[in-house]
Amino acid sequence: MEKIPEYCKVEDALGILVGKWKPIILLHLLQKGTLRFNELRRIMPEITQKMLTKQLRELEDEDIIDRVVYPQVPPKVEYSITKYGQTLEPILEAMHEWGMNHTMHKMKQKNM
Amino acid sequence: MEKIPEYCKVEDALGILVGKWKPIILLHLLQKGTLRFNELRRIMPEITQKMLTKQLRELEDEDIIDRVVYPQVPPKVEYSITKYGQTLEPILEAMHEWGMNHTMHKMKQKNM
DNA sequence: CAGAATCCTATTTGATACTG
DNA sequence: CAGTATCAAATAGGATTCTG
Repeated sequence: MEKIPEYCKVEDALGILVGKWKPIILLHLLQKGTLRFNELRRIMPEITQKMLTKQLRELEDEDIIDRVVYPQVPPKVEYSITKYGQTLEPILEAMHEWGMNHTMHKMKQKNM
Repeated sequence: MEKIPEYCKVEDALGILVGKWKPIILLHLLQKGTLRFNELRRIMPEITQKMLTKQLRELEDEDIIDRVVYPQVPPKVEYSITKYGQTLEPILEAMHEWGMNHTMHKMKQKNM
C-alpha cells in the first residue's frame, strides 16, 4: 500500500460500480447469467426504464456486460456479464460482506 | 452469492467510499496514520475546504475516522482511521488492483 | 488553524409521454 | 419489447467570504 495515493486507481473501479443500480444489476446478472431488459425491470420494480437503460449502457461501454440484440419483432435484447466483468465478483462479494458487518456495527453504536 | 440481491449490502459499503475524495483521504490516512486538517489540504491541493470538511464529517459519522480536537489557540484537529475503519483496507486495495488492471484492459480495447 | 455560511453551477435521478 | 425524448427535481460540487 506504500504509494497508492499517488497512482490511485480506486476511483476507476468505484466509477464503474457507482450508479444507483449498478451493483444490483450486476449481482442479478451474475446470479442468473442472462436476462432480458424487461426481466431486469421486473426484478427491480423501482428503477425507471430510463435509468436502467443508462446504467446498462455504461456497463456495456466498460466491457462489463454484453448486450445481444435479436433482430426480430417484437425486439429481444439479452444482457449478460462478460468474462471480464466477472473479475468484479470478488470485489462485489467483499463489499457485500463488509456492508453486512457495517449494518451490525451501526446497530451496536446505537445500542440496539 | 446465492441470494445477495435480496439482501444486498453492497450499496452500504459503496455509500461510504463514494464521494469525490473519500478513497484518497482514506488511503492517505492509512499511510500516514494521523493528519491535521491543513495537512490533508496540502496533500490534496484541489479539494476545497468545504468538501474536505464534508467528506471528513461523513467518514466520522460512519465511525471510519476519528477526529480529535485539541482545545488550544490556534486550533488543532487531528484525523486518523479508526480500528474499525481499517477493515476497509482490503477492499480499497482490491479496488485499486482492479482499477490498475482495468486501465490496461481499456488500452487493449483501443489497440494502444 | 479549522472551520461555517452563502451563493451558484453541474451532474444525477425521476416522471411522464411517445415509438419502431 | 425495448427503448427515446423532454422536462423537472434532487444532489453533488465549487467559489468566495467570514470567524472564534
